[in-house]
Amino acid sequence: MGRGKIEIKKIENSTNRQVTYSKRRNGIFKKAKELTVLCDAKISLIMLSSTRKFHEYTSPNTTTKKTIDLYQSTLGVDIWSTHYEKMQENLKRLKEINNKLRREIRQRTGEDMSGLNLQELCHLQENITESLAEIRERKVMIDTLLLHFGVVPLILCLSRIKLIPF
Amino acid sequence: MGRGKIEIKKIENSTNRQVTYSKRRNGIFKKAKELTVLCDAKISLIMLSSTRKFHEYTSPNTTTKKTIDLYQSTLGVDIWSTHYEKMQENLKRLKEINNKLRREIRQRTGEDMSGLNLQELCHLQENITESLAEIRERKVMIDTLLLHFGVVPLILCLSRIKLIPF
DNA sequence: AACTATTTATAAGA
DNA sequence: TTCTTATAAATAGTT
Repeated sequence: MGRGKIEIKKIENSTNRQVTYSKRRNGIFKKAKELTVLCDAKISLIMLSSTRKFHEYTSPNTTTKKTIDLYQSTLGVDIWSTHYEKMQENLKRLKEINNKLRREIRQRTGEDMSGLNLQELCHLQENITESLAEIRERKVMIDTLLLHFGVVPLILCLSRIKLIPF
Repeated sequence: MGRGKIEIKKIENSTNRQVTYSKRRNGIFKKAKELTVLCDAKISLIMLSSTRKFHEYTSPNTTTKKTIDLYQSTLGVDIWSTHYEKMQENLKRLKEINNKLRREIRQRTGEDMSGLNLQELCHLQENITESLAEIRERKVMIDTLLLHFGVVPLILCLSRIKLIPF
């Protein structure tokens, strides 16, 4: 490569290292461009120097992202794996839960009882009757408290943590 | 480069193009490896041939993803942009909706009425009583249908689309 | 940044 | 494909 063969190992002199990096970086970019033209190839090349400076080359008519997406879909290699796919799974799961919750509310409000048979309707009725009883109890409790102590705000505040019946 | 200077333009002969691609690809990989060692650089290199074959080189102790993530965070260039951020927004929104729905259900079942004042409790009671009435109505309807026509499955099926009272 | 002696890459041929 | 080799290209050390 020049005046005397060199050994391939880290150049310890920082200045020499930066100069060599700059020269060889241009060399590789040139080769990459030539290969793109000569062989109709797509290349995505990102380089980070030891001084934390980035340089990149991407074939014309494409982007690094496009190249990598293509790479991923072609080889089936999951580069983004964890984050992206887990997010999609989470999204799907949340949507499903959401729909179930909405449906449950619709049933409880009586808006949509289609798909429920007689037995399920009976069960729903029982369930809601119980809820109603609990709400009545709660009302009585609050009424009583108001009447005797006038401390509802404090009690309600505490009951956010845990509801302890008197 | 060899026996006679060459022009940098697409090699039309497919065989020659593939041979040249293979040779030059190895050449660039070699240069990339040397630069990694000599200058302590990080390199991510992805190549796609005209025959749709992928080859990649990544510096030791890293991955293509790591390099690109670093690239992104260092330059502030948003390679993944839209998709990723929109997904995160969606995720957040769905979680919030989810929590609201869960809370509504907890209130309706009487599990958690903390934070509700007397007025709100009254409203909830009214609301649930109405629901109960609708459920009773529905039960009576199904009972009647069963008794007189025995056609509940069909009716239930239709009522999935729209519930038309008799 | 330029120069240049050498090494390295590689196009074409076998 | 792989090897050979003439020649072009890259580049290490120098200025």
